[in-house]
Order: sequence, then structure tokens, then C-alpha cells
Amino acid sequence: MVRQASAQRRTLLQAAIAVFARKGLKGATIRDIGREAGANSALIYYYFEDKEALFTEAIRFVMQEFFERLAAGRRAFRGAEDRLAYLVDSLFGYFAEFPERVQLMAHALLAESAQLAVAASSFLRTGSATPLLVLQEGISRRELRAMHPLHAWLSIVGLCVFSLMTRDIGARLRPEADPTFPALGLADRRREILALLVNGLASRGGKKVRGRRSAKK
Amino acid sequence: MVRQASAQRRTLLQAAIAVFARKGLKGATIRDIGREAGANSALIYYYFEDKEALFTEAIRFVMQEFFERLAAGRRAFRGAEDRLAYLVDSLFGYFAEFPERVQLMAHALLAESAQLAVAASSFLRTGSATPLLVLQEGISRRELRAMHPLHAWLSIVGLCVFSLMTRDIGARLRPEADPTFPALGLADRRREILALLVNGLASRGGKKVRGRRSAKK
DNA sequence: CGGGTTATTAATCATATGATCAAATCATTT
DNA sequence: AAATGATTTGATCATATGATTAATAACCCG
Repeated sequence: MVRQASAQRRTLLQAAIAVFARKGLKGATIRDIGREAGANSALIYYYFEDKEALFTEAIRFVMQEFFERLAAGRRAFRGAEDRLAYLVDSLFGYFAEFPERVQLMAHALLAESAQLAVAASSFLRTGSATPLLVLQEGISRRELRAMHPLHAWLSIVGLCVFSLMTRDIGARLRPEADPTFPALGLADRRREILALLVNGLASRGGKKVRGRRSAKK
Repeated sequence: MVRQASAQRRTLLQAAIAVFARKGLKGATIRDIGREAGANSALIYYYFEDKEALFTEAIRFVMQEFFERLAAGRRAFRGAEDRLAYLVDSLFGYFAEFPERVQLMAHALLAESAQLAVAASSFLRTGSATPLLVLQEGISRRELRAMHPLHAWLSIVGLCVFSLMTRDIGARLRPEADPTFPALGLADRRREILALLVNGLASRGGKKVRGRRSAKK
């Protein structure tokens, strides 16, 4: 029957986000999600069509929530670095608050790209995809190199998501294989990614370093 | 009994790589893999411990093969851009030849990081992780900014893998949502990623543009 | 050829899973 | 309180799955 808005429905959706994030669409089971929600798993079929539809709604929810936050925090930008910092910080801030949701998006991206594309295109159509607008603005103002904003955005997301997802890989490698590997916190990673986005990996040494180099600290 | 090297064993491993790449560890079934290999699925248990061990061997195989190619193609570098181009081109070239293997690594990176860490650390220990050596060399020579080479490598992998994995998402979005979205080929993506790695996203306009800007074309 | 080892298969097991449904509970209105 | 409709649950079904096993086929060496 697929009921709309209700507290129970929201609870189930949040449980689904958590479990899908941990195990992926295939790895998560209906019973897992029911248990996480503290409800009978059969209830899921009262509120949602099936497991796939629940997954689709989960990624749509996360995407919408993220775009809303981004739009809410939008401001005037002082230049390229400020503009890029806004995007990177939004990603890092969102995922610092809801770490499991990055993982959900990563699963969607990798294994269920069809569903992700469906969800994403609805945001593109309604013009509510803030990151693309912000990047487009930066390109128009010649702050950023000329390129399609979607490519720029995917590069930023790729860097951040990869950095966030590989934190535990680094942690696992560190002790045995490479004692020199530094245990960087989120703030350090944010700084490195921002430096990469603004200036690239190449050293600007020899010739004079640009003033825009360091954000803070 | 877990037999070592044999033609059949290799066939099964290749089939596993293909199926795991398509469906992930959880999504792939033993029967899928058997069918792909044209063999009885029970045979898998003759050559491999279980499904997880097969997955681990699959990512180890791909990682080793990729590192070997990288080591074979290693050369003297003329500077930061040349050095970064070598790494990006190695990734893109490997993907062009074996797209499914890159997808397998993406699955391992984002969804099965525990197994990836096990496989990766053995390469780190033996010092055969060429990309880290190449990056370390570039940093020592002040071509590249000072940072831990593993972070630099993960950034490069993140950019490339994300770009490669989102190609079909872009293709799905393009027609309906955004008619301006350009259908970039691999060569264009390579160029954009390299430009980002060398110079960042920020425009060098106003102040004079660096000579190292454009790779070719 | 023949005996013994290795490789491969069909059949099967136990369990997990997505989904359904009828019954039970709860809420709301009369 | 009775009646009606919405919500929740335990039981159940059919199927898919990872894994095992016993039997068969292929291979090899004398």
C-alpha cells in the first residue's frame, strides 16, 4: 500500500540508510534493517515497495539532505580557494556528522549507478544541485579554469570520498607495513585536498610561492 | 585441498575477477563464477578455500599485475608533469585494457577495505609498490609538494577511479537533465585530471600563466 | 593395459533470504 | 462500547545460496 510520511516510515528509512551503508544493497537484508529499526521486518513492505525501492529512497534522501545543507550554507566567495573550501568543507562537515552516509553514496556509485543516476538527474533538472551552480559561477568569474562543472564536482567528490573511505585502510597499513605513515586527522586531510585542488601536486618552489597557498594554521 | 598453479585455477580466478567486478563480493555468487568460467561451481572449492579467499586472491592478482606493469614502464622523468602523467596514464591505460579490473579494485577500496589492506600491505612490505616510490622520488627532488606519498597516491587513484567509474553515470544524466554535458572520451578525462594534479582547479589567469600548463594539443 | 592419483561433476544439505498473508493490535470515529 | 479502518506482527512460502560429499571421469606412470 506504500504509505507516505509517518514517523515509523522515517525510522525505517534511517535504519535502512545505516544498514545499506554498512553492507551495501546486496549485503544488507530486510531482517537486518528491521532489527536496526526495532520493528518487524514485514513492516518494511507496508511502507515500501521492495528492497530496491527502499535503497533508492535512501540515496535520494541523503542526496537531498546534502544539497539542502549546501544551499543553506552558501555565501559570497572571496576567490577560488574560498569557493573550493566551501565545497570541500561541506563534504567533510556532512560526513563528519554522518560518516555512514558517505559509505552509502560510495556503494550507490559503485554498484548501483543506475539508481544513483535516477536520483541525481532529478536534482539536476530542478536546478537544485548547488555545487554545480557554485562551480559554474567560479568558472564564469575566471576564478576557476574552464571546464564542465560536473567534471570539477566529480573530481572534488572523488578526492574527498576516497580520502574519507580510505582512512581505515591507511590505519590498517600503518603499523606493520609503513611506520612512517602519519595518522592524519580530518583537518589535515581537508587541508591537503584543498591544497591539491587549489595548486595541484606540483611544487611551486623555486619560482615564488603564491600568497593564496595556506588556508589557516 | 587448494591446489596451486594450474590452467583451470587461472580460468576460475579470471572468471571470479570478472564477476566480482560486476557485482561485488556479496552480489556475486559461486554459481555465477562457475558459469562464467564454464565449469562446475563445486570446482571452486577444490582450488580455493571459500568465496572470501577467492575474492582476496582476485584483488591480489590485479594489484600485482598493475604494479608489475607500472614497474616495467618506469622511466626517468622530466619533471612534475611528466611524473604525474606516468601515473595517470598507467591507471588509464590499465583501465582501457582491463576495465573490469579497475572496477574490482574500486569495489575492494570502497566496500572491502579490510581485504584490500591485507593485500596492499604485502606489497608495501616488499617495497614493490612502484607508485609510492615514484612519488617519493618526486617529493625528494622538490618536484612535488611535501606530503606523504601514500596520500598523494590515494588522491591520484581517487581522481582516476572516480572519473572512470562515473562515466556511465554522466552518460545517463546527459540527455535528459543537462544537454550541455559533454561526452568526454578517456583522453579528455586524462587531460583534465592531469591538469588538476599539476595546477589545481584555480585559474592562473591575471597573473601570468605557467609554461608547464598544457600537456599537448 | 591397469592401478592409483588427480580433477570434475551431479546431487544434496542446511541455512538465509525476499516476500506474502492472515491474524492481531491499535487508533479513530460514531 | 461498537465499528471501521490503519498499522504491526508471527508464521510461512518459495527460492537462492555457500558449502560438502560421494561418485565419476581424466590423467599418468609402471
